[in-house]
Amino acid sequence: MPRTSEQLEKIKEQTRMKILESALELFALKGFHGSSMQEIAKKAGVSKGLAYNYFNSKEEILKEILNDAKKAGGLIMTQVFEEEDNFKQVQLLIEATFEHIAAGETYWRMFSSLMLQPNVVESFDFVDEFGTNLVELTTKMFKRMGIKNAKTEALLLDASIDGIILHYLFFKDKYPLQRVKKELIKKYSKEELLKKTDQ
Amino acid sequence: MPRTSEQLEKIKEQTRMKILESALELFALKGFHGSSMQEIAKKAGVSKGLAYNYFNSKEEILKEILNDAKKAGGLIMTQVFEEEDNFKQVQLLIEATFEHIAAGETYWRMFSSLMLQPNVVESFDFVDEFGTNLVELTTKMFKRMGIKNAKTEALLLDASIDGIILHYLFFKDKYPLQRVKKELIKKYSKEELLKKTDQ
Amino acid sequence: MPRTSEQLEKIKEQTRMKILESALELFALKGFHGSSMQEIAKKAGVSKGLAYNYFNSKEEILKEILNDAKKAGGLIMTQVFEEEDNFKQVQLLIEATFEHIAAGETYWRMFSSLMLQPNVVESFDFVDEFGTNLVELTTKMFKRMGIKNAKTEALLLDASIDGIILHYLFFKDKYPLQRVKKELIKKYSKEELLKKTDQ
Amino acid sequence: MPRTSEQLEKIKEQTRMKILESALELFALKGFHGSSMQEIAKKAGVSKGLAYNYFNSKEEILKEILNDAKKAGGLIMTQVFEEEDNFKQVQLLIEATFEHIAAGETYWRMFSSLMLQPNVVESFDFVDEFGTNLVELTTKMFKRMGIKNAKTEALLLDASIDGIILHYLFFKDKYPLQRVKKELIKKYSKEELLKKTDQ
DNA sequence: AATGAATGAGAATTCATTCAT
DNA sequence: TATGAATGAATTCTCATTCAT
Repeated sequence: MPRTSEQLEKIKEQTRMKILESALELFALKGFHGSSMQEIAKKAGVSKGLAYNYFNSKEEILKEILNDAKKAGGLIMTQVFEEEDNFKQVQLLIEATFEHIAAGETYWRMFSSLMLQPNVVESFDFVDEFGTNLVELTTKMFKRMGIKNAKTEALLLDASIDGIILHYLFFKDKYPLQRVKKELIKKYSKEELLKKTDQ
Repeated sequence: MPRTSEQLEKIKEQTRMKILESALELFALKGFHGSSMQEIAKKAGVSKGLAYNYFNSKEEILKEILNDAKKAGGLIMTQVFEEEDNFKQVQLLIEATFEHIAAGETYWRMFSSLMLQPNVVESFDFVDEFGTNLVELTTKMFKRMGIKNAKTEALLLDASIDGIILHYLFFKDKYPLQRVKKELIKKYSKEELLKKTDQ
Repeated sequence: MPRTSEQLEKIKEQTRMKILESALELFALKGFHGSSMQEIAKKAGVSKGLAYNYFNSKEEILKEILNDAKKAGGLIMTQVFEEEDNFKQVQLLIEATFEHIAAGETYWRMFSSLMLQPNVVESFDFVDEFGTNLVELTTKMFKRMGIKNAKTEALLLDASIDGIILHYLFFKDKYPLQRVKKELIKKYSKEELLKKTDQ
Repeated sequence: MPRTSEQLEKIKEQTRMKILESALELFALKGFHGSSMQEIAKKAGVSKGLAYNYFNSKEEILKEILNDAKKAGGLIMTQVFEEEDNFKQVQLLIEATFEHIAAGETYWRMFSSLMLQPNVVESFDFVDEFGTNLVELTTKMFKRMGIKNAKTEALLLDASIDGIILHYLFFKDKYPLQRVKKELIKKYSKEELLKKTDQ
């Protein structure tokens, strides 16, 4: 009789996640081509062969990582934009983004590298799918607040956020993330934002 | 013979540069491990063997790229900090950085990836060498101006600059670099900066 | 319980045949090493594990195919040589062979390939076991008819038969098997054969 | 300075041929999938890596073998059909074919297997390209002679030739190739052929 | 009896590097 | 100085076979 237990499904999902996590970590630190399936499997505690039972190729592992993350990423933005008060929304956006990054630091490391090196894997197209969304949402937010030059302000805010994250990823513990975050939040407080409106 | 040997030197230097440039471009787009010596040599229009006459290994090519760039990088900062007027210095810093990046876009692409993926090449340590400098200089500048919380302000400015660059590298032609740059300069104009001083 | 176990035997035999047939088809079209147990099991509608319950190895599957076929092959020749009239026997031989091949086309495809590539599987020795038989039987037949040079004539007839089959296997529907067969039968009619006797 | 000597070209061609010959021999005896690049390279006395300098893949080696052979095959038929006397032409055809096969026995072994197992390598299409030619030419020859049913007679002759070759490849030294060949030639002598004409 | 997860050896292919010329 | 033939280790991926359930 075949193994029917629901446990089996659970174990399979666990193994799958183990492989994905190991791959992510290695991709993040050594790059896609710098990480071998051997290493990935070993780190995940499985055999090379088994890794190929779960994924058809190294590239597919990368795609799955990006897929899984996209799902997770969508949720956060939804939460932020549920907040009704525009000014609180800005605060929330900043807070949530930093929390999100702290939680998925490894992912952002890998993702940023891939965005920077568009040809690491032929025929992957993140750029258009991603990123533009956030700017658009921030712009709308600023427009509702009556801020002049909303688009540019949005670009600047988003760039600042990503710049801080970048520096954090560069310098890790040496970077005073909390302090800079607070400063940013202060800069985008209701009081400061109102100064940018038409009156 | 001096004439001949002089020309020879020139040609040698040209070949060296050709190899470095080809490598840089490939490293930037496909990553270090994603680019082969074959490709590098071909792109440079030389044979694999000749490339090895100029550099002992692929890793050495990378090191040379980083070295050459460090030299160039130093110069710019010197120019900026020769300016006596502190407020003009800020403007200059922003302007110069963006110009610098535009000129060496490929380099920054590669460099950022390497900073993000610290284990791409074992035993490379950029992080400490680089980056901290700029923040320190900016902090000093802000202190001289009497700005409160100079260090944090410096971190924020540098993060914003790098964030903008990052977005530019991500989105290239779709990114309104000039517009954002102008906005940033405005935000750090004498007028705005004075508001941040103790009075 | 006898009823149940009887049915069980039937099912077992059916599964066994399903696996053998699937393997045969794949071996015939893609070769022994070009066909995987995975494929064989899938085509047979069973799991890899079950296939290994029936056969100890891929090689054993091949051996079983050859075994089963040898049994079937023996029968035909027996029928042919039961015919008492020598001249009718020739006709029967030709007819039966072609029918046999048409029925087991896939098998012949695989078998011929194996004969041609004697090292596909180490330590298999078909050649001697097979083939010589038919020639010997045909030779005897011709001798009984009083045909001069019976052995050579036998070799030629058998070669012609196998050549036709070969071409049929090569060209399939494009090959006018029936027409060629009829011509061959005519060439080996009583009338023609008598011309080859000593008188 | 690069190696310019014509010798280099010679050596390259020799190495290329060495690899092709080794591959052919292995493909013939063990099949395409049964022969590894490792083995091929070793047999050719070169490293695996070098074999890949000469050919992009194992499949390409096979294609080159077939290509080279097609060129050689064309020549023979040309010679045969240069003969003006139709009856001599038949004799020549038989003689030439057997000589050709004896010379390239290994090749025919491999080629026949590939024809029999059409899916060994996806997307190869020998069948249509090859084989039909010979039949057409033989048919024309017979028509010029005024032989009734020329097409069928041609098919039969060609099948007989290929059948003899097949048996020779099966049984090698045990097969009395010369004797059977002579008998075939006798069967297609001018005298016998004339009996098949309308008069 | 039946499944398919798991393994590990081995296959195809790539690539940094060396070397004869 | 310049070439690219040559190597061998490492890499991606496959597959026969085993095994827990």
